[in-house]
Amino acid sequence: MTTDRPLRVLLADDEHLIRGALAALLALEEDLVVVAEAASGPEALAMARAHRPDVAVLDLQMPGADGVKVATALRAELPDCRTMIVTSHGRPGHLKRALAAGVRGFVPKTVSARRLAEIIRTVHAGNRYVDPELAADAISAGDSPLTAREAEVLELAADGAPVAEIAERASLSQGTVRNYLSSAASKIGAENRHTAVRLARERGWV
Amino acid sequence: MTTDRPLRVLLADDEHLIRGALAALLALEEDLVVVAEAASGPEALAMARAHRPDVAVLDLQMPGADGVKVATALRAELPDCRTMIVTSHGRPGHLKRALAAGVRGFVPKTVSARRLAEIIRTVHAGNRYVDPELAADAISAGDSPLTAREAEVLELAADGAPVAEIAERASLSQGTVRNYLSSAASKIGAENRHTAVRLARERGWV
DNA sequence: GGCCTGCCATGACGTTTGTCATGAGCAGTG
DNA sequence: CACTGCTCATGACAAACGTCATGGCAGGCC
Repeated sequence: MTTDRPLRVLLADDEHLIRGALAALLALEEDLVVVAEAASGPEALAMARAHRPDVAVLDLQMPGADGVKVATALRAELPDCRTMIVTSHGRPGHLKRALAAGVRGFVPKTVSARRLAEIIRTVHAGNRYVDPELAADAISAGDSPLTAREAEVLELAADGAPVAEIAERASLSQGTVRNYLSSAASKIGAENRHTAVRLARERGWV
Repeated sequence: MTTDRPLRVLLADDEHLIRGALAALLALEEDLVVVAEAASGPEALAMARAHRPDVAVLDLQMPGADGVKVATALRAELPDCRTMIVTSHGRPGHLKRALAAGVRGFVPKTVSARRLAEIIRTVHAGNRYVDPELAADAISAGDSPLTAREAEVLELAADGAPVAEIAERASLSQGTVRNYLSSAASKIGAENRHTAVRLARERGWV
């Protein structure tokens, strides 16, 4: 384990308080150096392009583009840059999306800074790290039983829109939309589509 | 401004990463000292009883009891302890609840640590501080136009329950429930009760 | 090639809604 | 006291919704 070259980190979090504090704490680690900070998704991308960090630590919820979107873009633009997600609310679905996007680390904000530094090193070494508790949640939540279209229609129904509007936005007939919503709700075990939306959200299926 | 006696601060946040980082940053301020940390509502209360801080900095969302509940309890038990809320997602309703509970500071986590330290001093001096943007949101959201029963029924409708169930839980007839939901939705300006629930939540009316 | 599954649609049916009119009891206010 | 607003209820009607049966059409698999 040579420490000849410091590990360059990009920090992206819209909460200034946390980002600053985090940067200060990570600076205490000998082998880590925070080369850039960002407060939004697009800014994170721009910073990554400019500074080419070894590891990008991304908050899940950021204005502009969320952590997973940023990770996807980074994977395409800077394949050498490892990405990891830090989040407050670890929903199973987020974890899945993140792993699919090539994210190599997924940790809740309940870990300590020291532990985070360790995980950053782990990720940089090419390994993966997923918080055990979040992983357990994801496994217990299981895979989505919904087909692609069911999930799509359910998502459009998320804000309480009437069937007519969903049909228009999905370019489907109203009858088809009703059928999809019906089958989605029965698969999920919900009485109606609204509770179906809620449950699907909780389980990370939308 | 004499610095004879340091300002004793209690820090409560369930996210270890943030709490630790925050403690480190606040420790840099000459006149502040973090005398206790807590990761949950009940723990925050216990710590406050034990250490009697001058100012309690509380996260809004914590397991056990949220920041506002803790502030309410502190107000009763330790009237000399000023309380302030720090939050990621500043909903207008939270602000109102907080102020009603006697909280003297309400800031989003997007502020810098230095700014937070200033606000802690402001609050300790007996003044109030509310983030201007959150205040503007709260004002623009206005007061709830809903009557007590309308709000109650709307809340019961929050999880997508059918009218029959709401009627039973509220001990009302189904027709009455429909009427209340209808009037609530029209007051809010929503197409149906589900969007009404969503909007009311956003504005802090439920 | 058959078979299955997912995708899309239509039509029909009964149920659940949203909406409106209407009314009665009951508080608080000018 | 009259007035207003909230509460609760009923009945009725149209619209929206959930469910089912049915069918065509694509793609993957034995």
